[in-house]
Amino acid sequence: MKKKWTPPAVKQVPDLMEVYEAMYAAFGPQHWWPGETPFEVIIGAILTQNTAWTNVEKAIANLKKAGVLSPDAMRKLAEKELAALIRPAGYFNIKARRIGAFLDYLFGPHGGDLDALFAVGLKRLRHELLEVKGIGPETADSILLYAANLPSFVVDAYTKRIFSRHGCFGDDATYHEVQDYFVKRLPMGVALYNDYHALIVKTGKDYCRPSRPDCERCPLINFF
DNA sequence: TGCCAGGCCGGGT
DNA sequence: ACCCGGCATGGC
Repeated sequence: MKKKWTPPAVKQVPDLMEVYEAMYAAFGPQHWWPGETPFEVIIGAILTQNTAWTNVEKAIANLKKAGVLSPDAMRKLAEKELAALIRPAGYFNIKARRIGAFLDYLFGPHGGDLDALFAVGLKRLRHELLEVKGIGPETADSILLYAANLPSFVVDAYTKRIFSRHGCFGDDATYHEVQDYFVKRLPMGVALYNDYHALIVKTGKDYCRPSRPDCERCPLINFF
């Protein structure tokens, strides 16, 4: 029986804007997403599924070097060629298929035009993205927020881990339940959602890994 | 060295 | 409706 780490008791319900201020004070603005174009953001969102960003960077560099980091160029690639280029990101066969599925969607209803895609609007675009095989809720929300600049709050493993460890919701909370927790307690806004998620990831990477959490130095420790 | 990383899908109970 | 294995590379 492995010894389990138990979270500290909840002291109070946190004011999520104060939580934001604390993370911001500790780390400053994060300037996400680390990608130069909306298409690069979308590809990065698929490539980073359950994968370290450093590995995604290598794959993105390969795509840039090959001159295929655009919808038209990437669509001309065979799936095998694409898989070879994105190999460093891991799961390369499945991710090549997922990128292909997104491109089929982009060039189907929307003629390959990202601006036309984004003009569809938040609610309908989110629904359509979730229909694409390989795009789940986090990837969809990342595309909406960081590529389309639409106010869709992104939930990831760090978001669940940090806030469930502090008893804000159960560790079995669904994606939608966690998202709702934040949306209900924060003013809606692209800039705030953008930096909030990025700061959660930064906080999680530094202080809330699954093993060896470092709660003593975490800037959020006093809020719960 | 084993564990982990900015998930998601499909098949089995 | 859950539960779980599979997917895969690179860094610490």
